[in-house]
Amino acid sequence: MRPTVHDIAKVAGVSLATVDRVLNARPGVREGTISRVNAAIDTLGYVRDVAAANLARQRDFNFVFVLPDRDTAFIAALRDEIAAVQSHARTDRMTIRRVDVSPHDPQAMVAALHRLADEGVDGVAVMAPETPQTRDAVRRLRAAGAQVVTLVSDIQASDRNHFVGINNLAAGSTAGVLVGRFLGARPGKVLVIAGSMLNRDHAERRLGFDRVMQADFPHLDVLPTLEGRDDAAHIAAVLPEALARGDISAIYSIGAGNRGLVRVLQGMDAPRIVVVAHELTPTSRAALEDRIFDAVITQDTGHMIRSAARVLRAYAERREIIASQERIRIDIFLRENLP
Amino acid sequence: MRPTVHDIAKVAGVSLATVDRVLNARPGVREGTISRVNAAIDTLGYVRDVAAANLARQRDFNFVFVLPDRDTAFIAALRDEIAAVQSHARTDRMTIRRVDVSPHDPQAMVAALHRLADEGVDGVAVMAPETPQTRDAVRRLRAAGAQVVTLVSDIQASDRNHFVGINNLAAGSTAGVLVGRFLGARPGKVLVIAGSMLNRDHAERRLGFDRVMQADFPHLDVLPTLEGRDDAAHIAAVLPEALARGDISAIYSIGAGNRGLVRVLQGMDAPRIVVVAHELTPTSRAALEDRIFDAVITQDTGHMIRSAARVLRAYAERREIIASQERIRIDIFLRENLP
DNA sequence: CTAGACATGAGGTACGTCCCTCATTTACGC
DNA sequence: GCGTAAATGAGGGACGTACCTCATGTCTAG
Repeated sequence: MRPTVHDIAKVAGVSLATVDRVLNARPGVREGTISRVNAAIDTLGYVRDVAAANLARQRDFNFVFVLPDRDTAFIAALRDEIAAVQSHARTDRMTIRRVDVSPHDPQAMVAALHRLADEGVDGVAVMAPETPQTRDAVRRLRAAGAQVVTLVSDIQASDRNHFVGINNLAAGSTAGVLVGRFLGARPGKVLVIAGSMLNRDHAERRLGFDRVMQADFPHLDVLPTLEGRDDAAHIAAVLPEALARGDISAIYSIGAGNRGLVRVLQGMDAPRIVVVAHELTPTSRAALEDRIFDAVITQDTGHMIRSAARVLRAYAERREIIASQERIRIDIFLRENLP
Repeated sequence: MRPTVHDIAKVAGVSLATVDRVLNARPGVREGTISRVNAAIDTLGYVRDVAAANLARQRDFNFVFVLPDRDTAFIAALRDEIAAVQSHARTDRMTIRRVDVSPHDPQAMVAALHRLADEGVDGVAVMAPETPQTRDAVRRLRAAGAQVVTLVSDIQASDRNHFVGINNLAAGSTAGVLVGRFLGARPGKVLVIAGSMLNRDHAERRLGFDRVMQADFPHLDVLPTLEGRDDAAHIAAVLPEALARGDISAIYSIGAGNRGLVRVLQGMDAPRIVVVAHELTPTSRAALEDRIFDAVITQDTGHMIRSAARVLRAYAERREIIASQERIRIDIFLRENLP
């Protein structure tokens, strides 16, 4: 049988009230008594029953996901996963909301975070660009007592408790190795398509990619970034021209808008181009299956959302987090190991 | 505020006792009343507070992991992860035990499972070969009211609730594609090392590997399996001879004993051999970093153990499981995306 | 020596659910 | 219409913890 607070009281020779004061760090207990209680806790191997504790204190955690109001498949996947977590959260005394913020209006994000701080939520998972303003907004959230987790792209030097996402430099390097090794010895040009180099994630991926290409595959000629604006239509419009300049043997698609890329490649009967893209979506999945894409590098959206919720909860309950469980992997998917 | 059983009673116009009977599927309630209560549950959006429920019924789940008593790095990793889950389980009203069973004694496994069935545990996660005896033992566990999850290798046509592991056929195919594409156009011989072809996992991986090689890389010559007995020393002893026969351009290591493989490859200054192996362990990790291995295909041991515990718990509590969360991925690790 | 601050004890109620008992009502077959 | 069984109500104690009040004991400064 698990030891309870009553057992602690008995062993320590104090009353229940005192045990409670020690356990919940309330004032009014002498040093010596505190250590006597702690000793009893240790000998008994007492572990607080969190379920009972939450029940007693009527806690209902209030967490909010703040996402850019964009229309990419990746964001859509995140939304779906949030919806999934929402339904299961209720079982667990948590309420999860989602707030969509225009990505084009820098003020909107900050305003949304300020509002949440004033509202007094228990925790916020935020996917936002790293600017001095967002940094401050995160600090304010933390000061208001909220736990904060940054999602997908980190906001450094803010007070955020945790970052849920991958190392994009490493992701870019991984893409580089795949492109290089899949191409083999034959020289050729490599086209890189990104959303925008102002986007930190994209810039980091590009950097990691370039490093590997220079170091390990110097015979390949990596072209300057083609800005695709994360937009399928735009990519479909500008890509043919870029390809027409000739001798493209591989494409690295850093950002969103893969639907445009697939459309163009499907319409070609040119020699096979090695394609490595990011994010596993219905489009990229189908492209892998059709052998239009050779590899997709992705971060498990379900894992990320669940991890964010778990971490927020753990911080709110002052519980330890399991590092290995919360580490988001850089997943590589080929046609053969699709989940 | 979350609706409670009292609210249901009020809305349905019945007493608390009746609500309770309906909620817990106890007899003594008319059909019509049941549907009235269920209607109230729906309108209110009631969700049972599992924490309170577990508290009230004083449940302490008793789960057991049954593993082969072997000394590979993979098994060691599983043990470590079980230990990690054990410590966190106490917080959550679960007690987790581990039972190690000799892999050489087929009777021992069955006897252990029978013992657990008699003991009346709440759930068992078992990693065992698929034999008629183990199949029956699993059935008996289920009949005794235990939830059963098969781990790493499935036991089909038993009554197991769930399988935690990967599709080894797909894993083998993935290895095949990596070997084939990393080699590029140059022809050569591919050496395959497995523990034993009697091992179902290994046989399946080999099958998946062969299929891809035949279909997509016919210019490569895949040699018959070198049986390495999952033993580093044995591999180190027999491998040099196999390599001496010449022209080996790639090695696919299906099973354990990679330490032996690494030792032999380190001692060579022959031309680079492409190596794809299974399971991310300290050895294979170091080999990736040293560029001795080119890719490692692995299943996340931490994820598997946590998933097994979660699934057992979910079945024991008659809760839904989140399929996407419990799906074990076939992870590909290169030097660049190591976690 | 005493007021006041501090430390502790004793006891209670609450959280949401489970599960028990006992009384009462309703339905149904004869 | 009566007996019986099934359906339902009313009520309460328990689980382990949180948190409250009030009483009492102990120490210390002045």
